[in-house]
Amino acid sequence: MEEQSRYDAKLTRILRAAAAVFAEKGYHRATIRDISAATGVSLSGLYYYVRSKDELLYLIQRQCFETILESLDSELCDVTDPERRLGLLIGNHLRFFASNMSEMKVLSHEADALSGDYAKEITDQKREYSATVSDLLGALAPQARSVDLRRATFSLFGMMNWIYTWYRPDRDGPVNVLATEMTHLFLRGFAPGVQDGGSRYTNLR
Amino acid sequence: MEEQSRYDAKLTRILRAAAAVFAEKGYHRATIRDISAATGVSLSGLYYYVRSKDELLYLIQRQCFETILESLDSELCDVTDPERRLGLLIGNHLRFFASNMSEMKVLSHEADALSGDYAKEITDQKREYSATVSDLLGALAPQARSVDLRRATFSLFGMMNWIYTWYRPDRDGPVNVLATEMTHLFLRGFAPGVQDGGSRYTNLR
Amino acid sequence: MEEQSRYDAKLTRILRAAAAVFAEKGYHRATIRDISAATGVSLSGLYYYVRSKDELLYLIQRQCFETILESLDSELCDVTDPERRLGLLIGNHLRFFASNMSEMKVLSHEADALSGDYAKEITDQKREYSATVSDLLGALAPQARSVDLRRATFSLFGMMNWIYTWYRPDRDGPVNVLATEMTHLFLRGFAPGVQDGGSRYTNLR
Amino acid sequence: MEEQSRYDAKLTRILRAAAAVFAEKGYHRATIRDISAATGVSLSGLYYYVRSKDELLYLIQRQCFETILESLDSELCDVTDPERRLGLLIGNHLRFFASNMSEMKVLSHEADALSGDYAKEITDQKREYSATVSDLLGALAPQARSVDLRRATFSLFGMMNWIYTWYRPDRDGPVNVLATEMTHLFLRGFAPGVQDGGSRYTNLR
DNA sequence: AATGAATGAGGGTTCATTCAT
DNA sequence: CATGAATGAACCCTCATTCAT
Repeated sequence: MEEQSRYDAKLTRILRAAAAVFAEKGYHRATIRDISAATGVSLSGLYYYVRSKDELLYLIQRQCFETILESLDSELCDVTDPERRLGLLIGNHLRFFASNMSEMKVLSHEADALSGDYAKEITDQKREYSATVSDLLGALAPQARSVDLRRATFSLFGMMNWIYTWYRPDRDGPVNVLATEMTHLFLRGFAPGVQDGGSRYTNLR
Repeated sequence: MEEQSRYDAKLTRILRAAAAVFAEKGYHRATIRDISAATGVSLSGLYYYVRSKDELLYLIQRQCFETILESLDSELCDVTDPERRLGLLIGNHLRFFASNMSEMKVLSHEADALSGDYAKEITDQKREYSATVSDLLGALAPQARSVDLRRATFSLFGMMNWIYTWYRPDRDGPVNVLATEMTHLFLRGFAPGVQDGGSRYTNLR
Repeated sequence: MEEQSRYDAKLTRILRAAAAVFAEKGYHRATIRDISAATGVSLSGLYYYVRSKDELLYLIQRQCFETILESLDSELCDVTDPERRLGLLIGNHLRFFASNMSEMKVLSHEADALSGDYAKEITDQKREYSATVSDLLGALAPQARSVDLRRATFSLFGMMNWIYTWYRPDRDGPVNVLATEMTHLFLRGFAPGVQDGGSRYTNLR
Repeated sequence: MEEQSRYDAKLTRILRAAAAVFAEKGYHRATIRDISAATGVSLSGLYYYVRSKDELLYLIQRQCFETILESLDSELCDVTDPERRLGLLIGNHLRFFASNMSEMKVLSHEADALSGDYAKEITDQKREYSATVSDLLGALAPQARSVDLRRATFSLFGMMNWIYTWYRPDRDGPVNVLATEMTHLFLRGFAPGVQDGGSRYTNLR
């Protein structure tokens, strides 16, 4: 047991470091040597924990999704109001994003880097997550066609995922404010909301 | 004259093919040999037109920006209403995106792949474009603080740029519809707009 | 300890083989593949021992100088007579040359092939060695101006270094004879020395 | 005739420029493009005057030898005193060297770069020149064995040819002084000559 | 459980040379 | 005569991965 948990702890550390390296240089430009240097584990030593560079990426992405979907479940489970549910989802997404910038950048940016079974598994999780969002939006606009929902879903994901390219807490304010604002933007639109909506939605989270 | 235009034509063809290759495999996984195969030009022959793989990427990105900014200017020049201006901008962006998917994917996805002077020049153009959008949003919401504008600007860009990950005209409908919808989503928000906004904005373009 | 010495031994073997290849084909025409073939180490394996082709050349040249300067020190340390000191220097130089023909050809011939910091370091060592010779000549001719010493120093180096272009022990006799003769030539001149000088200087070494 | 002479003039110009480029960068590192840039002739244009890079080197080296051997003949033809003949030879060699530094550096340094028939022809000329020197030394020391002459000959060549590595007229004085000094060094040796010999030999040339 | 040593398979780039015009 | 355009053959170097220890 001890053994196992020590192994897991080290693997976790490796994944963290790898995510940081991938985030900084991009998956393909990052080398296993970079990760070796970042972790302090020898080049060949890494292969005791991980089968390949591919798997490293896969594990990072999988863990991201697991965590995000888990915490989402626990947030949504006892809320029924669609608008509040959406607010919680956006908050959950952005908060996780902000506290795991490296991992999320990797998840957003390196979607195509995976191949084979790894890719399929991650794609499936992604689809599941999308479906959750789409259903949620469906509840908000029961009359919307599935094409409309699809477009809206991915518009929302675009808004949220794109933050890895620009968001920096020190300059752009805390995540919660961002989440509140994005929620409002998505539900009520840009201009008018700035005036009155701001207060209406601060209690979303 | 003939000479020059033939040279330019071939360079254009090379850039097009290269963009396709970069879009499919990603900049780093794509090899100059791939581009050689895609263009029918020999490996070394490419270097008659381009100094390096880096420059290839730079030229693709620069041309994207030039075209997009130019056509934007000609669309906005005689329109003053802020809402209509925004609609035109979104339409311009998405239409160019949809008809140059490869190039725009490269532009959106490979922002960090450039280095040195190339990177700086593209970054500058990107900043200019962002400023245009930010100003436009400022006209829509005169009381908004610059942080708010910044967040809104990049939220909008997120919505628009993310489409390279999901949008396919055959499945998701024509760009103009997408543009109309996104404009509405951004200005009035999701749910309500589905009911009435659709018609109100179809004449934006 | 074992590890380190085995590593060093292999590096030494590589440097030896590389020197032979560089000597035969010249630095620029020699390829890393040639060296790989000559050593039996795989192409990429070489890069475990050496950072670049440049460094290979640098290491060869540096080791040459280190050895030659060290053995010179130990030869000259307890000799004060200027003529004998010169004889010992010439003997040391030529003997090392003859038993490390490849390395010395590389050192003599590929002076300009190095660049950057590598070049500077080797140039410095070269300057140090020249200064030693110049000082020694200064002791022989106290009234000589520095220009004279400079010309004489490089004339002597010319005589000595040029041998990589023609000297072959089997045809041109043992190095010691060559050294004795060059010493005499340099100190007493050509023609007269042939008659009597030969015997006078054979005991120099 | 006009045609021919214009052709020759241009070829000469090309050889001059090429020699400069080869001297600066070394034969192998110099590119035909460098020569194209240095001459102002287009890359393919050069091939109208020259069959290959090899031939370029060959022509440079051949012309060097022709000139040097010709002028040597005209200097030696009516002098019989062996010492004076040697002085004239050294003067001729060094003077030509100093006024054609690039060409002579190429001749001295790139001896091995030639291959096939080109190499053979140059080698032959080199042998002829060596034989001249050797004969001349033989006349100075009739009792010397051929091994002795060989060693002395190449020692002299070493002194003379090596100057491409160090000699700069502004710092090291005019060639004629250098020639006088080298002649004296070779005939009488270093130290004593500095005192009295200097004057005795200044009239050698 | 961990690593030093080694390698095969490319990857970007260069360069002498050619050929149609 | 001269050149713009094009190419095949290398070349140096990198990197994910393995394996003996």
